[in-house]
Amino acid sequence: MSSDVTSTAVAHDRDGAPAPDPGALDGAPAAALESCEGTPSPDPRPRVPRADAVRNLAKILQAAEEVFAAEGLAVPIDEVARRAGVGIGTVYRHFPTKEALFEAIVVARLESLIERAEELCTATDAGLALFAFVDDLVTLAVEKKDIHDELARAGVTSEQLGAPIKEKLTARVEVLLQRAQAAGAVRQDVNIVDLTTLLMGTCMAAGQQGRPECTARLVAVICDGLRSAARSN
Amino acid sequence: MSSDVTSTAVAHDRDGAPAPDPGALDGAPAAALESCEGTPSPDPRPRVPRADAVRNLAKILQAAEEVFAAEGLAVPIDEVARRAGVGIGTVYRHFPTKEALFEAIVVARLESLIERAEELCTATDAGLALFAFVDDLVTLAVEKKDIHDELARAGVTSEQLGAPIKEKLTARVEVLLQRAQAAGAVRQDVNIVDLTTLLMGTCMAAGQQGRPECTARLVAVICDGLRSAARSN
DNA sequence: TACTATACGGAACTATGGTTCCGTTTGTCA
DNA sequence: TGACAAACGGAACCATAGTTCCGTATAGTA
Repeated sequence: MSSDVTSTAVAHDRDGAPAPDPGALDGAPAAALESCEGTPSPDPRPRVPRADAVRNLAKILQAAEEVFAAEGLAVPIDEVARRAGVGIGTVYRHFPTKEALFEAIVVARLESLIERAEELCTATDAGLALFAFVDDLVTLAVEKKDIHDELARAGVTSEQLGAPIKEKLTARVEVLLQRAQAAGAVRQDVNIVDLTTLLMGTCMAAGQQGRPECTARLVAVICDGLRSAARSN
Repeated sequence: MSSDVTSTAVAHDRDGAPAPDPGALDGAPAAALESCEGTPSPDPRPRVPRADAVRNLAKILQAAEEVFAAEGLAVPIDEVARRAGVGIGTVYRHFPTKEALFEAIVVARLESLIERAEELCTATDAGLALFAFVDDLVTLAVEKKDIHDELARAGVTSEQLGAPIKEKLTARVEVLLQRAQAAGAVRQDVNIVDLTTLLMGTCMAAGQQGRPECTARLVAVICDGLRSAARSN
C-alpha cells in the first residue's frame, strides 16, 4: 500500500536452503523447498529436502496462517510453534526471522487480493467493480486480523513487508480506480493515494471493531462518498 | 470511543499524594497536587506539595505532551524523563504507571474535543456542525500522534484509558449526529457506532499517512458519504 | 543395518522497556 | 541554621519476546 522500495531480505534457511515461496500456502510446500535461488551456480547436488522438513514447513505455514488471522501479528512466535507442534528452532530454520514468516503469510493474502483485483479489472461495470473490491478488502480485513495489523503498521515500520507485492496490488487498484473514474462512477478528485489511505483506515477500523453488520454500512458510506461528486468537478 | 466501563486504576503517588487531574495540562499543576481524593477522611495535614515537585510535574506533563504528540504512545518513558530533565523515578512518583501518564495526556486532548463538540451542538446548521467536527478530529489526529495511537489501541486493549471521558465524547458526537440527521443533512442508516468506527479509521489512516493535503480530500469523501443518501431512506 | 547429513527441540542468550528500590539531595519550617 | 520529611535520580530488577546454539533424533542411503 506504499511505494517504498526498501524490501525485506530474502529469507534463507541457515543451512543454505532457500525460504519457501509464499505460494507454498496454496498447498505445495515440498516444491517450495526444492528449487534454489535463481540458478547462480548450478549446484551439483539438487538439495532434496527431507520428508519431515517438508511436513513441518507445511505445519508451520498452516499454524501461522491460523494464528495470525485470529490473533494478529503481535502473537509470539512460540505460539505458532506450539500450534504447529514443532520447536521454535524448527520455525527459525525455515524462516530466519519472525518478519520473514509474516511475509510468507501476508504476501499470500495480498496475492489473493491482487488476483481478485485483476478479475474485477475486466468487469463491464467499472464502478461496481471498484466497489466490489472495496467490499472484499474490508471483509477480508475483518476476518483476518493479520491483514489489519499489516495495514496498521504500513506507515509505522520503515521496513516494508513484501513491498513489491504491495506495489503490484496498488497498481491493480489504481486501474480499478481509473476505470471507475473514466466511467463517471467515481469522483475525479481522489487519487490512488487517497483511495488506499481511505481503504486502510476503513480496514483498520472495521477490523478492530469487528462487528460485521457494521462493516456493510461502513462500506456503503465510503462507496457513496467516492461516488458522490462524480458528476461535478 | 467505546462503552467499556473497565477503567484504569486511579493514579496515585506512591507516597500517598493523588495523581494530578488531567486538567493540569491547562496550566495549574500546583492545584492538581494539592487536593485529595473525595474527602473520605478530612486529613488534618492538608499535604502541601513541595515547590520542586510542582515544578517537575509541570515539566513532565509538558514533555509528555510533546513527546507523545511527536512520537506516539510507543515512546519509552525514559524519553519523557530525559525531555523533562528529570529522572525516571520522578516520573513514576507522579504517575504510578506509564498508562497513567498516557491517560493524563490523552484525557486532556479528549476533553478539548468534547468542548469543541459542545460548541458545535449549538450551531445553526447541524449538518455543517457535524462535518466541521469530523474535520477537526481528523486534523487533530494528523497533528498529534498520540491521539492516533490511542484510537488504534481502542479495540485492542481491554483496559480502556479514560473510558468515562470517551463515553462522554461519544455522547456529544451522538448529539451532533442526531441533530444532523434530524436536519436531513446526514443519512438515516448510520448510527453512532458506525460513525465512530468510520472516524477512527479515517483518523488512523490519515494520521499514519501524514500527508495533510490528502486529509482534506479524505474528509470530503467521508462527509459526502455520510450525506449521500440523506434524501432516500 | 550402519552411517551421516539433515533436521529437530528447547534451553539459553540478548535486547528492550516497564517498574522498583534505596541512597542522596533539597525544600520547608522551627 | 539545623532537622527532617519530601522528593529526587538512576542503577538494578523483572518480564517479555526475538534469536542463537548445540546436543539429540531421524530420514535417506549404501
